[in-house]
Amino acid sequence: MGVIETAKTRARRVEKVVDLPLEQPIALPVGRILDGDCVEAMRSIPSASIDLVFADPPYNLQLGGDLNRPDGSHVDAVTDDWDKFDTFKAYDDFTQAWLVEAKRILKPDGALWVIGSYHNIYRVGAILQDLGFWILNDIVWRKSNPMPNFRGTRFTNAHETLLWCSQGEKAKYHFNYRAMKTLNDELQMRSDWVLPICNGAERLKEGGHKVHPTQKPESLLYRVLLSTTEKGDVVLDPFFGTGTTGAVAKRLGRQWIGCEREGVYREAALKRIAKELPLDESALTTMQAGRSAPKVAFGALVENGYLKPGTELFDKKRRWTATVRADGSLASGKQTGSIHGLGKELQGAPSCNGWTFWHYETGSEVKPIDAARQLYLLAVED
Amino acid sequence: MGVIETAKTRARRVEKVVDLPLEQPIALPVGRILDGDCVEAMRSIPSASIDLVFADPPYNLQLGGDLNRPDGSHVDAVTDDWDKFDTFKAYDDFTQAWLVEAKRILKPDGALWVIGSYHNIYRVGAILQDLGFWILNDIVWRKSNPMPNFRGTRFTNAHETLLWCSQGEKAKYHFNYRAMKTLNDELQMRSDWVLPICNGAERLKEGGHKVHPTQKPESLLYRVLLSTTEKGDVVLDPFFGTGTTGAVAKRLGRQWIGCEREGVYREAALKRIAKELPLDESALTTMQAGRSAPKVAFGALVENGYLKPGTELFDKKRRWTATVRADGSLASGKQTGSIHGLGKELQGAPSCNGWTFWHYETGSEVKPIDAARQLYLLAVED
DNA sequence: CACCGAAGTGAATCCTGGT
DNA sequence: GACCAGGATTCACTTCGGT
Repeated sequence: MGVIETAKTRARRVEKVVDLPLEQPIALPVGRILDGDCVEAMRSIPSASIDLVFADPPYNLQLGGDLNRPDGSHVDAVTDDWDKFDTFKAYDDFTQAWLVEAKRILKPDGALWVIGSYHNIYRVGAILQDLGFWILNDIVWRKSNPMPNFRGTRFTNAHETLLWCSQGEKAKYHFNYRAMKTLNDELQMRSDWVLPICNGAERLKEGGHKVHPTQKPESLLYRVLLSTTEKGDVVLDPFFGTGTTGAVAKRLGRQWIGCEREGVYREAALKRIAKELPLDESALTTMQAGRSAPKVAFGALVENGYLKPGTELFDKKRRWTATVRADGSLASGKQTGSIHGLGKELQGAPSCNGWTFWHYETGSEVKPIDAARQLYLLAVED
Repeated sequence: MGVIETAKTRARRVEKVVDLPLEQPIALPVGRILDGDCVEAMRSIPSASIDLVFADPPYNLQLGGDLNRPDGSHVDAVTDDWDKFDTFKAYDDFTQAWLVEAKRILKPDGALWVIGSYHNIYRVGAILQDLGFWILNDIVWRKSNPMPNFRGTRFTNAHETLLWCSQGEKAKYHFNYRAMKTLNDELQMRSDWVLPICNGAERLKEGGHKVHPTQKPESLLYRVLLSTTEKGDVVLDPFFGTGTTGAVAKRLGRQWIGCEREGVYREAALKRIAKELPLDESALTTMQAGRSAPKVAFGALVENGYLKPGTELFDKKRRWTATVRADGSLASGKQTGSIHGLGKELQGAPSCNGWTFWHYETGSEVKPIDAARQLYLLAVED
């Protein structure tokens, strides 16, 4: 799983596609945002060179007139030209074009993620099946705080759909089952993910206005990348926008490539990603299959940024310390485990409540990690 | 577009249907299960005669399920080239065939529901859009007790998807907004429904084995029928199975028609539905009356003494005042208008809900005039 | 600084009937 | 079909200003 391709082997394969001198390996434009149309941009990428494509294409919302809230205020809708298509046929052609390129550049064991709403996801899903992609799961992002239906005419549109696909029915793919289970309170991660929409400090703004109308939450990308890529993998996002994929990829030690036509988005993305710090080695190590694992939804705190991977935890008297890892497990020297299990091990105690045992520093204060859980529960509890 | 909810429009719609038999008798096979292929069966149904189609089509093609092409020829996994293209092609043809008939038999303001999983729902969704159906919502049935993924190779497949569609972009449709809001603890019903799968006493069994492999829970149909049909409406289910649609329809005072080719299922369904008792008139009426708020003219409150002509109204911050006039209009200085219109004018807002904007004093309390409407509604219902 | 209330906002296919 | 007027409609969260 997750074998990283060497530049040498990549070059050998690429050479047949792109007519280049034998000795000159093609360098993937890793850590760069390619300008222009994503189909054109992807054509410059060698075949079978990408581990994961994550795509957030235009949804083709087909909105009508203005919409006001009951209090009379105006809803700031997606009116950008990039979301306008004349017909379903036009949208289908566009979709097929980028999916064909995505399929070509993916490694045989690579995977595709696409996110969409009911406006477009059925068309995308049918087309990618036609192209031979094999749907592994459809994932529902259940928004904890969606916009209501102001006119009372339909059900609140409270979710979006993600499709996770392999290259074909028999194709291999990567799935970090253990990390997902750890992240989900020792229960199998389900196909419905409850996550808040992107707002607050995470939302990129310029002069008080959102830079991109549809910025995705980092927690969503966090789960996507953690579940289906390995450290060092190359992730390409054909609709990079303000670079959520790049930011989370960098944080998680994945390599990234973006495609984006709009200069404003490109600039915002580069600035954003530059600020991002990769997690260190120990934080990135996730639970491997078969090991003991946390028994609580501590992972949700990590995923949602309440406690960052790499954070140092310690008991009240600072006799022991441990590091938070990306999947919500803890590491202390060579010992690893859940917040409860590791606390128990270190103390040689029959049991340990990790929530009250482990502390962290926030500002000048020292708090039990239970404080972070309380914050999280306040925000997410439904 | 077009949500229809008032008793007035409802009556008008029924009138037209009731008129039909006078000129051109139609005998809808209400309360019956039509034998044979559903496309053939639907051909016997008059055009524009059905209020709702609920469909739970098969999607087990790749597991060897049998299927006939629209022309009647049998798709054989052995003799046909059973590659993916053929599989999808055959399924698409089948899907298109039944959707075409469903569209024909639906009234102009009728609606379609389809349920499926990621194996088939993307194909179904794209095809129904191509046929002109307009997706109003996609609904996620989030299973509270799904089957785990035993091999740990993917996310637990914990949901199914329903599509709710009108006849077209401009078509009218029915949505019992109030009923759904009431059902959801006075919050808008969302597009994700958490419901348990069908098991226990509800699950039909014969000799210890389940009669149908994919029997849907009655709670699911309950919500579908309550949200998008009215009492007396005709609901057709082309893949009737063991008759969950019929059972719930009968209970809710809706008429039903089924199509089912398997004799075993037909028998089980008839037996099941026979046992079902319709809710009595008062239970049904009470349920609807409490949940669908009839439109109240502000004038009716004045007329009935709930607000006397001459009463001073004002907004919450008392920036504006207005006087109630005998005909239910308001006057503020030289400006006059309806409760909504005057509120809108004074604020210079694009719209205004007069019911919550205007307040009045009663005793020592200040209340929105909506409070008076509620009192009026309580009195009128009894 | 804490607390409280008001204001703002998010991928939204968001009204109906009569002239 | 365009236009107009009457009428009905919101949830969870963040930020900001006042006390």
